[in-house]
Amino acid sequence: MENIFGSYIREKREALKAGDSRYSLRQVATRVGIEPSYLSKLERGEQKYLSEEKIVVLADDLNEDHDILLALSGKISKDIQEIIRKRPKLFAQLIRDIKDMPDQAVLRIVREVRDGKW
Amino acid sequence: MENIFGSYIREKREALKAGDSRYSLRQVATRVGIEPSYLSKLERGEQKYLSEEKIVVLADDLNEDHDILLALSGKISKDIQEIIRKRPKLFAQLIRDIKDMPDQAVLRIVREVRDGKW
DNA sequence: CCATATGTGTAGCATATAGTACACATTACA
DNA sequence: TGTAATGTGTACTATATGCTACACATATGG
Repeated sequence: MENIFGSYIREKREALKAGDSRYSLRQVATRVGIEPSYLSKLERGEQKYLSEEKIVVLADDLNEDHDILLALSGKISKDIQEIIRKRPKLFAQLIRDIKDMPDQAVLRIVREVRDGKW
Repeated sequence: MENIFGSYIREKREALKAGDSRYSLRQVATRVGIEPSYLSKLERGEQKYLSEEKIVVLADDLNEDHDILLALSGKISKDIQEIIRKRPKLFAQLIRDIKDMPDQAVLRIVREVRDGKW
C-alpha cells in the first residue's frame, strides 16, 4: 500500500508534460485549485488526502477515469455511495455475491442489463 | 437530514426494553463499549458519529442488519468498499446501471448469480 | 545572462470524526 | 423510603482529513 495514487498521477502528468508544457506541477495544481506544494506532496506520497471534488477535477485534467483515481486514493464516488445507502441490503448482497466473479462475467451482467433484458 | 439513525435505534431499543430490562440505554451502551451519555446523544440526534465497529456491535445487540444500520448512519461497510475499490470501473458501471431497477429485478440477478448461472 | 518558472521544504490551520469523564436530577422498586 | 439504576447535560479530548502561505534553491529558455 505504498503510494499508488501519487506515483500514478505523477507518471500520467509527466507523460502529458512531455508533449505539452502546460502540464507542469504548478500549472496542474493551479487548474485543480490546490497549492503546488500540496500536489507535490501528494505525488511523492508525503501527503495522502485529496477531496473527492479536487480528485474529479484532476482526473478530468489528466484525462483519467474518475472512479479509478478515486479508488486509488481510497475513496468511492459519493453518487455510488448514495445508490448503495438507499437500498443497503440489496446492494450489499449483490456486491458480495459478485465479488469473486471474473470481469467477463460481471460485464455480461452489465451488458444484459444495458440491453434491457431485465 | 433529520435523525433517522438515532430515532431508529431508539425505537428498536425501547421495543426490546419493553420485554427485557437489559435493554436500558446504559446497559446497551456498556455492551457496545461506549459512554451512556454518548448513546443518549446519538439516539436524540445531538451527536451523529459512531464508528463502523461500534455500529456493528450495536446492530448485533439490537438484532439489526449491519448494512442497514451502517447506511442509516451514512456509512458503507468497509468490506463492500474494498470490493468496489479493487475493480472501480466495473463495479461503478454496474451499480449505476442497476440504480433505477426495482428490487425484484435486482433480486433476480442476485438469485441467478447465486445459482451459479454465471 | 538573467528573469521567470519550476518543484519542494517548513510551518501552520480548520473542520470532521469519534469519542471520554463525571455530575446531576429523576425513576423504579425491594 | 432509601438506594440503585436510569437518562441527560456540560466540558473536554484526540486523531483524521484536507488544506494554505510562503520561502527557497534550482532549472530553463529567450
